[in-house]
Amino acid sequence: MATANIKEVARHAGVSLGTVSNVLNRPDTVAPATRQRVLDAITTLGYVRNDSARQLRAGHSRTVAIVVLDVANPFFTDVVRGAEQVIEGAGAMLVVCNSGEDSARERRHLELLEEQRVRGVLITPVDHGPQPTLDKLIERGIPVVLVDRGTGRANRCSVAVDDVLGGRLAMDHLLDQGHQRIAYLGGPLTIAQVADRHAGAAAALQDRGSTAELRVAVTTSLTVAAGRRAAEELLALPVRKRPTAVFCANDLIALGVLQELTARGVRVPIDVAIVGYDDIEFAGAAAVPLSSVRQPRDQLGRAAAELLLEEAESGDTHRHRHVVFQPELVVRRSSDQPRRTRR
Amino acid sequence: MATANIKEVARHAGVSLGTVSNVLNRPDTVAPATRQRVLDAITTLGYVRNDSARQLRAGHSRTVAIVVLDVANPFFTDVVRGAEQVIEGAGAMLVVCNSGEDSARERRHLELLEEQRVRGVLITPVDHGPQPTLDKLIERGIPVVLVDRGTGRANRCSVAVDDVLGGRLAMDHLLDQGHQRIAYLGGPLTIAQVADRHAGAAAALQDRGSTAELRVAVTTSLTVAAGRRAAEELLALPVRKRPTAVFCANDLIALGVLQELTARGVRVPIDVAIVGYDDIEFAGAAAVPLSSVRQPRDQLGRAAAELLLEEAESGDTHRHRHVVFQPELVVRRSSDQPRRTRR
DNA sequence: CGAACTGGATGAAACGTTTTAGGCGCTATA
DNA sequence: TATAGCGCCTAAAACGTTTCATCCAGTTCG
Repeated sequence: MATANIKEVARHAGVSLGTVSNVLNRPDTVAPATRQRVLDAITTLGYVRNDSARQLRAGHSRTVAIVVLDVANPFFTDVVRGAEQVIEGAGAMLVVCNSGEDSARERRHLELLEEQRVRGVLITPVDHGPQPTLDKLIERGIPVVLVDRGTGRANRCSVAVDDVLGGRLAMDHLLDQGHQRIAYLGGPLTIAQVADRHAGAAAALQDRGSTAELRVAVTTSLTVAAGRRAAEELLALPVRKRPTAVFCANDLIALGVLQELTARGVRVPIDVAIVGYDDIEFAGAAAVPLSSVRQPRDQLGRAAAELLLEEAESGDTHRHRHVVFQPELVVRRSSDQPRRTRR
Repeated sequence: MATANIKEVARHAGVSLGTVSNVLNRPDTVAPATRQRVLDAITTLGYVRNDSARQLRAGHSRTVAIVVLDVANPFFTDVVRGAEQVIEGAGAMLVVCNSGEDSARERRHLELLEEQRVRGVLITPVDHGPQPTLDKLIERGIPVVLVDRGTGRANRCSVAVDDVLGGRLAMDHLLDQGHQRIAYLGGPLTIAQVADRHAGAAAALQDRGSTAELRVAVTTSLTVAAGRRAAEELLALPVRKRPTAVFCANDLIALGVLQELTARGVRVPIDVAIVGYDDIEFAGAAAVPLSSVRQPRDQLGRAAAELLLEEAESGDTHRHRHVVFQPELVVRRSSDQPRRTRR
């Protein structure tokens, strides 16, 4: 019961404590006969390694953490699964932490992870301002890889999808369809992805010298409920001023908008076209199949995990890298309805 | 850089090592002046507690793990969020592990968690047979709470939703609508929820003495893709034999079925009615809003976490409890189309 | 005035590993 | 016959905490 330790195993097998450790860590350096005796002792005593002691000695743990904005968001769950493959393949363990888009919770998590001396951290930070807690991790030598964020930082690796390009793709498409009043829905704007996608949309407008209008409606979060509320606000506008197309910062918002519009008798895409972002699994299954900007989600997770492991192993010789993936627009029915342009 | 430890803090503050520990753990037992000196030393040195050492001494960690069947399944993400609230409220940390419905991965995770001497484990086991790895955890004194599974076991707590009742609700509804050929879609049947929901459906049939036929189509997993494949198989049947209603073991399968049927020109609910299970957020937003059996997901997570903490604290005096929640049928358009019964 | 407390601090032991320097008995080499 | 090398094993140090028994200097009390 009182959890057998390595010493008891040693006594039971009639060897020294160091030998048991060798059986565990370098089996080939110990003679087959003794090795077997030790292994038998291990099973009869039900010995299980104590990872705390191991870590204490090693100076760091074998777990890698990923801190996501929202565990319930299909975008992140796919990123997690991608990262998981790589991390578990390397014999380590991935733990998932949820910041819930709350920087206080994010900070608490990072502090805990620092206390645990984790092997590394994959994170999509809540804010894109300075990151004192994150910098502290890096100073302490814990590798950090930014996921889907912060291609600019010099002291850490990052993987990202070009969100500005994604915004452009969506906007170009809507302009091609002849829309003149377009709304961008998303928030909070402190989330970098939200800001970048908007920037791309605005850039597309500018590049074309288009006369179309791009209105921004800021939501409090990136959820279905937030999308529904945003749609309500749009519907409060007089029809003449109401946008004929909305570009949403993610698919959850887009689904919320779709739900609310449909419920209020507004036809999609005839009255209002919708383009989402992320192309989550449910996008194609929605009431009106949703156009969306697709990101290579699991590749994102995999690439992040690979960069992290590389940095964790190579140590000082490591050069930080920034991997950028290209998004791709998937047009479905929700935006497939050209307008006659009146100018 | 080389991570300051408690001893350096002590030296820097001109006190003994034990005093620093007291400042950290029992601040009120040390005189205000010294306390302040120590705190100053801590901040100037950038000292961060080493959790491995702490754990080693304490004998167990302050993290609780939850092992789910699928991180990407909205059912589990909601359970996780419920558990998170309680665990973090208690100052501990919740880590999420993904078994991916693979018992080998589940075992690997449990072994790792045992090595880490976690404070407790919330788990939805892949199989409902004997659980040697889980039993080993319990013998070692690590509390285990079964989530949504195994109300029968005497040596552990559990929380669950009455899946048999859920199956009954769905089936009764479909029978009320006059369906005579009904299919149950789900799998693998080794997953207890899948089996129980089926049992409930079968029981409803029997209790009514109905002549309706209940056919089972086993899927390989509980995902959208699996649902799509299952729908293909249904469509391969001649129309006269084809079920007029399908009851799916979860909403992901139901969404897959809906997608595939719609794509193949089969009308829902006119040609085929669908009832799902879980009532995930996307159920109401689907192409045809999905009827579904709703479970109190975050309550499930919260209750599980509370039972766990209770057991972890009260130790031997703890009596295992089994909390059962009642599910509830939400009827939407996907099954809202009565048949004229031909008998 | 001695005894009994008290608040505050100390020193050392213990937690369970991993690792490193070295020891011992052999065999192969010069 | 030294010597070097090798295979196998051991002993001890170190990792950074927490805790417990103790101690010390005041203070209060009889």
